[in-house]
Amino acid sequence: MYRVKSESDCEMMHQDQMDSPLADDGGGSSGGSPHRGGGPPLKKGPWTSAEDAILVDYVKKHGEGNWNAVQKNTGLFRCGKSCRLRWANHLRPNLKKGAFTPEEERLIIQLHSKMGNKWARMAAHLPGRTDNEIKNYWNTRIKRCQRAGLPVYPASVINQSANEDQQGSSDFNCGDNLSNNHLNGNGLYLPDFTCDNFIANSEALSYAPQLSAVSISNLLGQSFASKRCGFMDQARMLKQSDSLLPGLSDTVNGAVSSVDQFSNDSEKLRQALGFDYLHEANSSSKIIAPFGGALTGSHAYLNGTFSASRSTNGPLKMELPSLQDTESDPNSWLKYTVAPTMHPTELVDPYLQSPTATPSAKSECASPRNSGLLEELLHQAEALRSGKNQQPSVRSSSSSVSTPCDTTVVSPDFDLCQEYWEEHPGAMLHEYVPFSGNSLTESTAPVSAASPDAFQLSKISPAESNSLGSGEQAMEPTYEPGAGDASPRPENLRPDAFFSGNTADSSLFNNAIAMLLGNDMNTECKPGLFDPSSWSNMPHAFQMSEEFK
DNA sequence: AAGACATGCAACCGCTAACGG
DNA sequence: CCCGTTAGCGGTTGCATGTCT
Repeated sequence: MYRVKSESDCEMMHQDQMDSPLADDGGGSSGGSPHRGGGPPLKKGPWTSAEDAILVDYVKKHGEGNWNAVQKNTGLFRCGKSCRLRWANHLRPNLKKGAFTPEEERLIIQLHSKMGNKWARMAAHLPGRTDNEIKNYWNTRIKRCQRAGLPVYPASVINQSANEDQQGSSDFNCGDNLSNNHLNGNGLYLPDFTCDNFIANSEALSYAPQLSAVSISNLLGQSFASKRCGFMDQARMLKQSDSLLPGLSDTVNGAVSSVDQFSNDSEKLRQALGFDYLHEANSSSKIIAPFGGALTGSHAYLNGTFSASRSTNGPLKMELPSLQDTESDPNSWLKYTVAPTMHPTELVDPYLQSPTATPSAKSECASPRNSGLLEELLHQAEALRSGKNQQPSVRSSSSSVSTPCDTTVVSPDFDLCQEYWEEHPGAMLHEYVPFSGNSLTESTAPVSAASPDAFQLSKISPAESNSLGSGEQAMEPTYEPGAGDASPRPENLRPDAFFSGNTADSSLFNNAIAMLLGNDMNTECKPGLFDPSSWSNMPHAFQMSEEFK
């Protein structure tokens, strides 16, 4: 680190600075490639007290701004960018130093639940704190939560957010920017469900668990979920491409036609899955997400700030997806994927805050130690570890009943997944993690849609659907499944739904998809969301679907 | 005590919006 | 409208330090 690069951002140094003793002091490396234009390289690395003094003195005299002038007017061999950062993060007055107070921590958590990774905006709410501090804090928190197997958002924050949002129904309006931010910033991939095809979505999605929990959606779904890249459109395209790739269209045809069966077949799915939580006594209030959670270790990746460049134990190319695309409408997805009693924030990530309760979770809820502050994470983790073995697994806890406390932190999903993890230590993380990928950042709305959260949604009766708030009702889908069109609205179908059972030759299909869609999606959709190479590296996408049969 | 490993933090990097000529 | 500059933001990196074995 602290390498010297050409530093295109920084201006060239003036010749009269060449002899400055500041140019080469301190611990940071200053040698290396010559700076653009032949001048001496600007210094990088840690600031020295001498440099700090110069910068402080300059700002006192000239005020903030015009940072490039700092270098020109002082002997400082730092680019303006570096000066600004140093001033903002360390030298400016009224900066708070030291650890965050519990109050600050709570505020950060709360702000992040609303803003996502908008560090600067969050910093504006924390006087004396810098965006960098907050960012580092959050990253640390993510890591700790990951290690501890705890959600990033404590129940208290979730509940508070829920209360706030209930008061402000505008958060649920389609196209609401705040809500976009809210979720996008979390790295949540929010599929592009439109308001008018909710029922179609739910019908289609209700089959999702039957399919690979990760499967194709991890690879394609991000793109397919987009309005601009409706999967069915792609499928049609594939069908039309028969001349190009004989055999492929058969696969697609079979897959597409199979979708039509989905709307009549949820019971079969339920039986196949062995999850009977769908028809719990008070199903409207119970969302159990046996696969909606994440595995141990996956969570950190779900929270938006993990490096996308670092390997995440899998071939998936992690990119910031369309979640930052304001054209996508997470709110509509939110609204219709949320069970009536759920708050959208609870869906940010079933692992972040599972709506599902477990005995331990309930006790956790009642515990004073549920603030989610960093110092408490260790305690929670310990509690979780110690209590894990006593908890009924999700497989046997399908009758768990949701309570107000169920906006809890500990999800049975975790247990289930962890059990699986322990049983299949060699399994690739992203293969079985619905919310795999950088969470939400990189991830997988379609996968989330595949989760029984969405599944559950499909089981919401009309009456239950009507129980949605008036704001939601205003967004009542106009699409009527019974109006002669039993097929789910094509553009919202999960791609893996099509491929679950008709992909005997996955390699052919992989290649075809990559060939046919890669370019197209690169041009029409967000670039980088689809990595054909990932596809071919994901044989388990097909294998998993077999497991659910 | 020493090496390995994990963690936190400061700084850098790339990108982009805003602005002015 | 285009282009260059500047400021700012969010993501990433790697050193310094702490902890573990």
